[in-house]
Amino acid sequence: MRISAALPRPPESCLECPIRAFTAYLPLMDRRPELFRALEREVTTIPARRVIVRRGDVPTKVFTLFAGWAYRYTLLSDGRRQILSFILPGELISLRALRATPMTFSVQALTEVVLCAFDAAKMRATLNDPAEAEYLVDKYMEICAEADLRLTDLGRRSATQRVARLMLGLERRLVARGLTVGDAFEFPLRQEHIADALGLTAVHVSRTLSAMRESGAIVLEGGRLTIADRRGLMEILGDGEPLAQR
Amino acid sequence: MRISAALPRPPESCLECPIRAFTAYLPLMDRRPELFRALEREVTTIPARRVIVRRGDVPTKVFTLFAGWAYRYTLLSDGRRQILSFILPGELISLRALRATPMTFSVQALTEVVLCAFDAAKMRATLNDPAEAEYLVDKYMEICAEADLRLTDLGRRSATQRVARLMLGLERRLVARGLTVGDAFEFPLRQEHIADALGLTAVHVSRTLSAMRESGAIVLEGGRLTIADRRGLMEILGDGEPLAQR
DNA sequence: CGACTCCTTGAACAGCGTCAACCGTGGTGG
DNA sequence: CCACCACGGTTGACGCTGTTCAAGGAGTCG
Repeated sequence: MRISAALPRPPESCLECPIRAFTAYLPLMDRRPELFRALEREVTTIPARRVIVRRGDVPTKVFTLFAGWAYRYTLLSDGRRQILSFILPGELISLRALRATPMTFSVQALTEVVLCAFDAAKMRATLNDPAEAEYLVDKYMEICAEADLRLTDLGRRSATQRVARLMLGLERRLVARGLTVGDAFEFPLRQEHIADALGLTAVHVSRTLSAMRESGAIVLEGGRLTIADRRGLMEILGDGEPLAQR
Repeated sequence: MRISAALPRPPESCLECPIRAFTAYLPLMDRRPELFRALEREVTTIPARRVIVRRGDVPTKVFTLFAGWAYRYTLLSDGRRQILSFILPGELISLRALRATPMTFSVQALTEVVLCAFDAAKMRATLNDPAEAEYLVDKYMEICAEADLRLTDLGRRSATQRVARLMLGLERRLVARGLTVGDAFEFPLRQEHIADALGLTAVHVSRTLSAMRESGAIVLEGGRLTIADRRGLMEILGDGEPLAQR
């Protein structure tokens, strides 16, 4: 049985937003809060599975994910899917939306989701600030570094290692957001999502998860994941490599 | 027999550099050329196989590759390697060097290589310009988009598709630089490099290349690659997906 | 109740990896 | 000049990891 908790709503003002620290706007909010008092914002709730932005679109809105999970993906012509990354609260649905160029990927809601939508043109104007630009470069450096880690996962690691690293990477990001309870957290991914993110099939993910449960490394039930044997999981990784965070 | 042509040298002034358009400095060079007249630059030649920057280093130099090929990579604790991308003339050895933070990957010379080295601190100061920052964000968007493509390759495509896409992607970048002759170009990758970039083994790359030669799709000999049957290669890809460029 | 989603399990199979032997080329040193 | 070696590539035999296809079960929703 899966309990879908009611999603929280953002406060009136962005300046008091609990997830400020994870957004792309942080430095500007600190230095020029007046920009954010004036900024028009539209809060929308979107059901699970809905496509939020589509590849090829030229975005007119900049979305920041306030609550829930989403993911970036591309489709191949034969219908197969590659999930590029999971998006957690505080993150922009796409930094790319800050440019008026076509999206190179699509984004879909994984759970029900609360979005803050800003007008793209106005946001571009607002963020037109030297310190902010530098911050964006930093953000992108992080994103690229994460992409490198994921590339290494897909290129050089076994199914079990990939799954373990995905879980620990997500846990770390959730910890930073205060979204874990002890060693447990909400884990809304279907096995198909895990498979499409890690370059596997859902069937094989099922087998892999069974083995990980069997070994006592994890408990995964009711949409909730518990890291039961952290040391054991770390050993699976077999490598001091940093974890993907995105 | 492999003929190693003598590498070209950059002109006295960056402003006349034939590869300007591929660098990260383009907008600033156009708007404030005086900055580049004053900029100290050190031109160095580095032999094949030498490591140029090492993961964990905090870079004190910013390198732009003037001639030759290099690649970004990481090593796993068991010694296996993942090549993250190939670097072609005009590209920064690492945009990351623009921040005084530790490198998250290493870079090695694939061929003999000519580098232009700038003092990192000075370059950071020079590039401290709003339009330039915006350009850097654009550059990073491209890099991330390429990473997404490669991720999709490793996650969802067969060995043959990966190899074909790597070749066509490299060809496209070389065409832009005027480094192709008809359908042919210098191709200094060993099979091991291809394997480490694509998440395969060298043995399997050997078999894959044999099959591609057999089918008449490519001619690969003496460090030179010819796209013999472009249509055939495109069909192998089986997909209208854009090509990785980096 | 039926329809749907998600997961599990089995059996057969394929793609790619591993191990190992061998070959051609070019470079080096005696 | 030749012996030797290092390097990159090729090929075969074999097997593991992960895929494919298919059937069935458990939970949920209308």
